[in-house]
Amino acid sequence: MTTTPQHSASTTESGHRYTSELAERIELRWQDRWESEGTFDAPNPVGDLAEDGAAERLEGDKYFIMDMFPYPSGAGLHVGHPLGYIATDVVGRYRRMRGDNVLHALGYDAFGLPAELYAVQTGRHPRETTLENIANMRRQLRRLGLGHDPRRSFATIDPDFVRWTQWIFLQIFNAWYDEELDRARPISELIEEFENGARDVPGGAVWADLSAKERADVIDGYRLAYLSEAPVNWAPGLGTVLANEEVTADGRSERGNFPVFRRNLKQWQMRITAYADRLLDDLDRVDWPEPVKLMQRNWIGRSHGAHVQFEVPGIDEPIVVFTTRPDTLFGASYMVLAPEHDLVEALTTDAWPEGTDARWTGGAATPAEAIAGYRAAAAAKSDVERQENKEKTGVFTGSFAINPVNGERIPVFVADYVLMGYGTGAIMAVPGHDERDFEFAESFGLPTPRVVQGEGEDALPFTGDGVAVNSANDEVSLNGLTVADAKSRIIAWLEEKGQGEGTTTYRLRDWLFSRQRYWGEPFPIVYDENDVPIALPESMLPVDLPDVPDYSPRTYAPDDAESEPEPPLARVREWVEVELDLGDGPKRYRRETNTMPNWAGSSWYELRYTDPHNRDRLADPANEKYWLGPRTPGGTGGVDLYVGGVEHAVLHLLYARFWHKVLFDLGHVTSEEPFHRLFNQGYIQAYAYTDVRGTYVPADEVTEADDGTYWYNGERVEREYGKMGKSLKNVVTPDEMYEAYGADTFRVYEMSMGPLDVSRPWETRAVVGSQRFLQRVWRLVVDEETGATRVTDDALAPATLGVLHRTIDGVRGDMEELRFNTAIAKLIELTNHLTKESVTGRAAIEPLVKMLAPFAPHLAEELWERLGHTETITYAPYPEADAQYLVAEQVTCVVQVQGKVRGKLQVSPDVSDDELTALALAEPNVVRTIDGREIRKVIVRAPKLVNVVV
RNA sequence: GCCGGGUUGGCGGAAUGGUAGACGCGAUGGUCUCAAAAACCAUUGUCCGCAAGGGCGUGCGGGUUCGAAUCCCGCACCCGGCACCA
Repeated sequence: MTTTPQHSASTTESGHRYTSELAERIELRWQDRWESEGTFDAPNPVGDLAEDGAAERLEGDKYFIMDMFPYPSGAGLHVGHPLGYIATDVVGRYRRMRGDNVLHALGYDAFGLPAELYAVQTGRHPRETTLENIANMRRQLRRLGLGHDPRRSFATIDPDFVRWTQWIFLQIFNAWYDEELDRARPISELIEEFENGARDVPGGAVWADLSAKERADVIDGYRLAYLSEAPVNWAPGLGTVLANEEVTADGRSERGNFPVFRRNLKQWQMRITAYADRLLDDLDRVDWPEPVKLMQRNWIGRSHGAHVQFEVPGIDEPIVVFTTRPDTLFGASYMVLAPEHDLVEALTTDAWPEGTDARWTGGAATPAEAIAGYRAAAAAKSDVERQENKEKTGVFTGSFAINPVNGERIPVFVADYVLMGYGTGAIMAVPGHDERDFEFAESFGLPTPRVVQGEGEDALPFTGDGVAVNSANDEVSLNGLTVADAKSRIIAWLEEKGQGEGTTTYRLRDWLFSRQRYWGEPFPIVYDENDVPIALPESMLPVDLPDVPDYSPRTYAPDDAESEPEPPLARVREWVEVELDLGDGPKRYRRETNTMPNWAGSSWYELRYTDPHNRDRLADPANEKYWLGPRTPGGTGGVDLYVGGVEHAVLHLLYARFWHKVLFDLGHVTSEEPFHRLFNQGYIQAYAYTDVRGTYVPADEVTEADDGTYWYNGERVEREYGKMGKSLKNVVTPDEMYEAYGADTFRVYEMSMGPLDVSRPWETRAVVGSQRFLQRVWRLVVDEETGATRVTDDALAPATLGVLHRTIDGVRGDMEELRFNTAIAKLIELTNHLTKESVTGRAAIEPLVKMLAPFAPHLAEELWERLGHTETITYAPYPEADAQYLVAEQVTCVVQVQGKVRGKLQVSPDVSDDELTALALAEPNVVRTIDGREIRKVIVRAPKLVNVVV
């Protein structure tokens, strides 16, 4: 296989052929013109982007399209990157022709670790290299002819953008979640409620009696952004904590492959868990792919169940467990606490009780020794290591708890199959009806009573549906009840006895929001002499990053788990130590030295597109409402179409929804969701080839032999399929495509390769098909010999009218559904028809050019101009199908015998059933196939089908 | 292990209960040309047949239906997410 682009041999031919050179001249000319005329500028209702005379455009429909904005990598683009950008551009151009006011722009997600690491290597400031990368990317993308409003582009590192990212952080910091009203409210209202006694101070204290520090601590416990000591991923070799997504499955850092340890460190968290229910429930109100909704639902992981208290004689505090199966409470035969659970120490007895099973002791002489050993071993393991070994291990604490429903004494264990981070970190074990508990019980010789009986089932553990058995005490009986009924019965009983209550827990955890990095947004936070975090006033925003001597955090030996992170900013003393007047005179403060994670900017950027230059607000309410506000009663509002890869299904999309909802609660936006419709594009993949040593060889120099083997330099190589990447030596760049074919051909090819949501392999040699198509369209309008326009005002033949209007009808449907591959196929068919019939009538050519415009906009503009138009085709009305031409004069009717096609008839579309039956039964081949057999039934679906059953 | 998506010519794909393979690549033959490239025309699922026509065919096995790539049941394989979540 050769993937070297074929250069069109045009220099030797007349200058009127649509070659790559001509395409380039056309494309550059129109790109300049679009820019100078502001063709894609979208008017705003108010502010600096409002326009005189735009009232009409603002009154009609609006359409806000967004791409998941790119990270400006230094490597440049390959042909896979623009796929989504081309698709959204096609949609935007189509909507403009439909009369919508279209907002489409592209910003840059420019903070992040790669730029910082590059800065560490080169010593150059990441801002410098990042801005260079953005400039290079802008150049590559401009050459694609994307219809973006350039005035609305920004980068998340722009001080003006950072300012609002920090402003939003302050909004979140200064807000708390009111569970009763089920929305966030300003923290000032909480303080007011404490002051006037409308709300009880936690712990029963009197507000007025508390010191300033104590009050701050109480308030901080409510904030939606708060500091807490939390277990985080600490990579000493990198010198930074990492987000979960930056840690590989085997517990190492994605970058650098350093070991990662779980450490308790004081970090910023966002109280996203307060929004768990709304984030979950509002998924039903947005138009997203079902798999993405499901991933978010699973991630949030809401489960209904109960908290149940188990008393332990001699211990003040009961063990509280969470269970989703309170109906199996009578079957609880032991308990398990996570190794990190607070009560473990209190539960650990001095000596093994009389007759303790040898398997329970871990071979230790006393419970204290066994527990200490077990906890130490658990602590030394990473989460991943813990999960690797699925064999159940654990040790007995020496204590027994009392099962509240039957008073039975059940042993309490510590085992690492119970996780501290979920539920209460303690469980009641029901081995009869839980596979994990069953395994543990088997290893430790514990009883496995049955309390649920399924129909026709007799093996334990049984986790299916059934009715409760052996589940009664003097006061309550579950026997005979279904699982669901038994749950509500026992919860009612527990609540009555004060032994537990129905509850809901979530898998979702609060969002770790700080990083020990240089290249991120600084927090607008300082600490006073009591270490109380204090928000900087809006007037002090943005807090700029100081220049630092070294962009790298302090790094350690990769396995030095006990080392402490030291962010680069902490080393800039003159920046950290600052004197400010925050209302009570100039005082010394200490700045927060962590920075925000890469997700911050992308959590609200949809808002900034609507009002990108606003100095006073993150977006004027009128602009936000116009572009994002709900258009139907009860709607969520949000971006009309958001296109991007499925890899952001959970994190980015969840974070952005969370911030948007906080801003909604606080009255800053009218939309409840950031993205109303989401579409996941597929990826362009590529083949890569390795030689016998496993080294990648240049893919474009590999040839395929007739027997399907692959060869490079006379050596056999193996083919693999996957990503395009420098190290895989299989990168094809847009620049190569512009050079060899032009941007329009590249765009058409990418859109015609297959459905947008499916990944597919890149094949350079197939691009020529799209070029041939555009050349045929070109020839319909332009005489290649003379360059003259060939279009006439000739009337169209009936057959052409039919093809044309059926094409318009079909293409419109495809455009609405984003089926660009089939839309292009229909345009090719129309073009082939017009070519074959030598049609030159304007009435056929102009609709074709218009329908082509979203895909090949430069070519369409050029042809449109040659057809005599002086205005851009961008706002020319999209063709409409005339119903009278949609019905063909003759249709093909298929005649089947026993469901197999045996003949075809040309009939009028309004043929009657009887007529059609008669025609079908007279068809010679049908007669021969029936061969005199008795006709039992004739199914007629006039005018398309007749099926004869014999 | 659980959840989700997928499997159609040599290749990318089309068809969502009614002509399987639209459109494109590649391949083969032809026109033009001194020749080649480009362009254009024709053929191209597979097997049998001179042809007319017929058999087989949408991962595998079953079912529903006059009729199934499409709906249902079971299985295999590939891709993605989650993974001791109580």
